[in-house]
Amino acid sequence: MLRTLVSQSKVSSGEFKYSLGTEIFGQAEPADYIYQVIEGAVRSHKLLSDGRRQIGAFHLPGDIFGLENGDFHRFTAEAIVKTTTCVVKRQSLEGVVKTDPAMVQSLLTMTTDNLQHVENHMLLLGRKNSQERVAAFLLEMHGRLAAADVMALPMSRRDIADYLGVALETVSRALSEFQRKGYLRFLNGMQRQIVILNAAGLAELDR
Amino acid sequence: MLRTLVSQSKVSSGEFKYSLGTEIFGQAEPADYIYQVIEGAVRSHKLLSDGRRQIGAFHLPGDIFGLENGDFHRFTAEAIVKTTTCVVKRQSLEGVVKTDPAMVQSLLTMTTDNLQHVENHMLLLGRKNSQERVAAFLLEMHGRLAAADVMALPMSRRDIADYLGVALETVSRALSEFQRKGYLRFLNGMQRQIVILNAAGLAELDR
DNA sequence: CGATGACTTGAACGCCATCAATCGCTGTGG
DNA sequence: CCACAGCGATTGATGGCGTTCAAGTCATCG
Repeated sequence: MLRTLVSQSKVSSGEFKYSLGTEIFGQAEPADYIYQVIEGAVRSHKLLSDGRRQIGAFHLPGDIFGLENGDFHRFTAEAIVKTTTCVVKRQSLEGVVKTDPAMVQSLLTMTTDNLQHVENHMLLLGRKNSQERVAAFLLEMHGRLAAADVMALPMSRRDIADYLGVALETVSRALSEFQRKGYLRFLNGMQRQIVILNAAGLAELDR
Repeated sequence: MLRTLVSQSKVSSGEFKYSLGTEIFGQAEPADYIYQVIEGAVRSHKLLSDGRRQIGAFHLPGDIFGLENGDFHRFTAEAIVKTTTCVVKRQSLEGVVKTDPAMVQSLLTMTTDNLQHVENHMLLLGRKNSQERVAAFLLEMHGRLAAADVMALPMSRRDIADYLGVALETVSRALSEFQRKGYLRFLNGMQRQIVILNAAGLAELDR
């Protein structure tokens, strides 16, 4: 979609590369650019003063992030792995927006998609138990990055934990339990290469 | 803001009244109308199959709700008390939206405000303990409906609990604790009439 | 090899949920 | 006017789920 924006509007754009763990932008920083993941993965998070962290979303290839309506970023974004992004100057969008209603429509759609995801995540964080959370996570990722039924998770157990609002040990225990139940298996001991064997079983846990 | 929309665009609109506990619209129903609270209060929630409930937002006078980009509502909305709403047919907006970029901008702003609230709530649900949650709730409501320093909460302890992702007893205990600490007091035994005595104390608990 | 970091697994604790009793206010009917 | 049912809220007791602390495993890399 950003590509569409870019091509439609001839806004100034470029590519940027980030290595593992690098900050792309920080919370409350001026939102001068918006981003699209070309390759790699990004996490967006908020922090409490004592370091507790809540990851709001993972951004995978194709996803747009850093799109704010206000002037400042509301999350900190970091590359989880070696990541390439497409970057668009925000200002260059603003002129276009004033004259092109279809463009604003696109922004609105993107924002609404965002909203929908976050609303569902709120239900998970407020009301689901740990197994349901991990099952929901697996199904989400399964839908988003399964290449030939093998998921190559870019994020650590800690990242998953901070996304799901639980301790990292809890994530680990749930995954082991799912393996015992035959819902999934790890690809020859690679702890981030997961094959889903029984999506229905996970879905039953989740709903 | 809806008023602005209405007056700007001469879209068809009307008023509706709902009594305590009535459903205004249900999740997954066609989103034919959008609403603004004139008087009263509304809660929006999602349900899990076994009845666990997560309230996503409380809508107070002036607030707009039920604004969807897709064709279906993503929450169920119910009147918490006797409530009057201003209603606008969604279709009548759509024509306007195509021609008037400022109008789409307004919708985008509203959606973004929504998003911001939900993002902050995600941090609360994922990472805050029970006292922090209740403190945050009190401060939010204090900012939104304090008339002369007295809050008249329209919602029950159960509603608050389902908003904060805790048990209703936990809400009750936290409020009692805050009272003991001198952070608040109840107006002559009215359990929903709260006076905040030490907002700074609550804020310290929250951050 | 030894060191480091990610992950798993075990044990114990603690926060909060659950269950249950009680209080207090409201409204209804005798 | 009082008795009583009904509902929301508070408070207490108990238990469980998930956190925390700690040890151990495994892969990677110097």
